[in-house]
Amino acid sequence: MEKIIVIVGPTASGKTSLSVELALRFNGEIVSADSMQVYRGMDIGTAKVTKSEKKGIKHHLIDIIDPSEEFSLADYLDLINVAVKDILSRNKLPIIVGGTGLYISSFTDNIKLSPSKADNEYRSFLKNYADINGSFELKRLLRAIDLESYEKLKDNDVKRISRALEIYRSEGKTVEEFNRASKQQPQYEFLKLGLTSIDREYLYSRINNRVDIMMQQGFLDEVRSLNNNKLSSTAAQAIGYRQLNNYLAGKISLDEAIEQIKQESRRYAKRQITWFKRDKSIIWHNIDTNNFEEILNSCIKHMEIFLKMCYNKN
RNA sequence: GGGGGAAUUCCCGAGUGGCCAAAGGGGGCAGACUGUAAAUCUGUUGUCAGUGACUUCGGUGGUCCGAAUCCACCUUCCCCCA
Repeated sequence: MEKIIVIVGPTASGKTSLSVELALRFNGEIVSADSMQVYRGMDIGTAKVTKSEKKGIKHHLIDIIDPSEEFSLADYLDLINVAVKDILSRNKLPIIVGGTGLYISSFTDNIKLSPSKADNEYRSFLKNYADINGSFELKRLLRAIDLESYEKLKDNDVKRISRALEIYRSEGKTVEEFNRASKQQPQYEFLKLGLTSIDREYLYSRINNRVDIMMQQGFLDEVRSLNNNKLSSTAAQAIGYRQLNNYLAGKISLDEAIEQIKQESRRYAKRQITWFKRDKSIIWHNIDTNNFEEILNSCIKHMEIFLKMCYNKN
C-alpha cells in the first residue's frame, strides 16, 4: 500500500511551517485539508500559506473555488482522491495538512458517502418547519421512518435531523444504513503526526497573537474587498469574516469584532482538539514543551521509520 | 455640600425573609460529530468523602427560629441638584 503522511492540529499550532520543512526533506507535496482555505481571496483570515512560506513546495486544494460557491465534504473527497493519485503518480510523497477533522478522517477512513446530495430547498423547508413548530416536532417526523436516528439525535440538532430526513426522502434508506455501508477498506497507509499544546493558555495566546497580526496584515481590507453578500453559505461560516462584516455594517465596534474573532478562534481550536483526540493513531508533539527543531527532528525520525517499513502480505 | 441609586458565584445579570449554592446568558472545561464541519449539537461549571456536609451574595455589627434579601455604620462606584 502506498504511504501518506498526515499532519493535524488545532489552528495556530504551526502545521504550515512544519509541513513545508518535511516536504522539502522528503520530496513531498502538500495537500491542504482545510474547509476554508479552498476559497480564493480569503487569504489573511484563513491564515493561508504565503508564497514565500511555501518555499517552492507545491500545495494542493488551496484557492480552488470562488467564495460565492458552496463547498462540502463530498467535493473535498473527490478532489483529494484526485490530488493524491496525481502526487503518487509522480513518485512524490503526499503530505495532508489541515485542521478540518471531518475531511481528514473521512479520507483516511475511506468513507463512501451516501449518494444523496444536499438539497437546499428541502433544508430550508425543514428549517422553517422547525422554527414554526419547534425542533422536537421536526424530530418527530423521523420517528416513523428512521427510529434509530430518532432515538440517537438530540431534539435540538436540527441540522442532523434535517439531513436524516433529507437522505430518507431521496434514497428511501436511513442515514444509519448508509453509515454502516460507508466503511470501506483503507486505500493507503497513513502516518499521522499531530501538533498540540499541553498548556491550553499557550495555544490561546498564540491564537490571540495571530489575530492581531492578521489585522496588521490588512484583514479588514480583505473583508471589504470580498463583498459580504457574495459569500456562499459555506464561505460565510469562516471565522473573522462575519465579525468584521458586522463591524463594517456598524453593528459592533472594531475592538469588539477583534475580541470575538479571538474568542471564536479559541473555541474552534478546542473543538479541533476534541475531534483529533479521538484518533488514537496520531503521534502527538507538544508545541509548548518542545521547540520547532525538536519537533521537526522527531517527525523526521517517525517518517523515516514509517517510509522504510515494508509490510509482508500474509 | 445636598438628594437618589448600586455593590451577587470567572464575567454580565436575576433574585427583596425560608422552596437559594443562588434563574438566565457569556466564558471555561469535557463530549458528540459521515454531503453546512472555522458549522452544528450535548453535558458540566462554589468546596468536600457522591443521598449529605461545609463556605459564599462589598465590609463590620445587629434584628429574626431563619437573611443575598430587613436595620445601622463603613468602603467603593454611578446619577441628579449645587
